[in-house]
Amino acid sequence: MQHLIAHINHFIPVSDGLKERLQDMSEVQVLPKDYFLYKPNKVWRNTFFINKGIIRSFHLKDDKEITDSFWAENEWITSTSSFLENIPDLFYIKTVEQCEVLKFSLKDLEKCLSDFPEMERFGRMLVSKRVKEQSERLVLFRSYSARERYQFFEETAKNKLYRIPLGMLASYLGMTQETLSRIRSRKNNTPRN
Amino acid sequence: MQHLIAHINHFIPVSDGLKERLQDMSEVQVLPKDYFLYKPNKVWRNTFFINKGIIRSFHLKDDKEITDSFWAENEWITSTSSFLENIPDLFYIKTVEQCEVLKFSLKDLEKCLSDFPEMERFGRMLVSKRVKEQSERLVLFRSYSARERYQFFEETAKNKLYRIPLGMLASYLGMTQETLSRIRSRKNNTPRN
DNA sequence: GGTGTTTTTTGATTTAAGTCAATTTTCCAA
DNA sequence: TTGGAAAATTGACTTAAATCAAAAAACACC
Repeated sequence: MQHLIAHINHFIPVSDGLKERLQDMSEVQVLPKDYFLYKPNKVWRNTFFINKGIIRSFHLKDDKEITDSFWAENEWITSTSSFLENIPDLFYIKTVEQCEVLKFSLKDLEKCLSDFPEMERFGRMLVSKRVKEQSERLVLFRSYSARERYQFFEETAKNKLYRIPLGMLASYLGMTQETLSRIRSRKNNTPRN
Repeated sequence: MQHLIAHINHFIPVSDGLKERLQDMSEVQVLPKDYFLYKPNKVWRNTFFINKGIIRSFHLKDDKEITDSFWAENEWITSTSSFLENIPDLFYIKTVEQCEVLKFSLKDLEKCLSDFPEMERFGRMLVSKRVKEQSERLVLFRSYSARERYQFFEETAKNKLYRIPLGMLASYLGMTQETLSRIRSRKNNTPRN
């Protein structure tokens, strides 16, 4: 719980009343490895804060799973589009390892938003953070090589780097797992400089 | 003006009061070709609705302009991140051709949001639309070829297709202009099927 | 603790797209 | 209307990353 408070506090001040409400609203759950939190075209009823573990979302292309994002400790799983519009999404959300999460029902969360207007601000900031990450990622894919994309991930997601199976990371970075493997063991790298 | 009303009406019902307010708030401007609406690190004071013309945003990489997005008739220029967070952005916004726009100051717009709460909903829907487009684009870059990306643009942005100089479109689609040129004149295409 | 399965690594080859360079076409402005 | 610059096309060549295939390593579970 203190993780969540610290997380929100990073964006907005958290009053005691809000703290209490968050406590009342949330439910701690332990999820096994490879557990689905969401499947396509379902109504999105809950949202999660991760205390421990890694979770990813992915979509299918030619029957292969293409990872869209990863979340780890102290991150909030926002289903961007359905959060904003309440339209079902097309992807899956699944645990990568065993996880401990805080579960919130969207219904409770909405009530919380109206009772504690400062939370509106928090919500907007979360979405905004996500939009920024997406733009960044878009630039990365348009103008950078496979190696550069990996290096960016290496620098910005140290906590996830070695906990994610190769294939999942490769699809997230937009390359095959063979390429990612070679990048890691710099074999195909004319040593620079 | 009726274009704007129709546009908003597509998302939420527009009352007469709101209609009037939008009229009062906005200012029609004609902008010449190659006119800057925004430069990096400025404070974003205005936002625009396009009556006529095409506008694009871009960033620089190795001194080359990489297009991030295009907007045309009946589209609203949302600076996603600074709209949400009021932090300066890193890109440029510039007209591609001569344009006629409706200009709104953010200050007025905010006041409008508080006087007409239904506009909040409209704002969220705009952001949400943008988030969706971005995710779509991200999938496109990760899992599709240059030709497929072009074809997607061809299908979804007919109104822009032949009004945008080759180089700008190429950078938007994440390829060189030579490649785009070859795709258009299917020279390198082993005719399929 | 071995045995089978999944994941990762490595190698050889192909291919899509980039680069560099030369024309050709288009667009203006004098 | 014409000459000069910018934009687009085309060609030859290179390269990054994909594909296909096999071997090695890591992991899971009787």
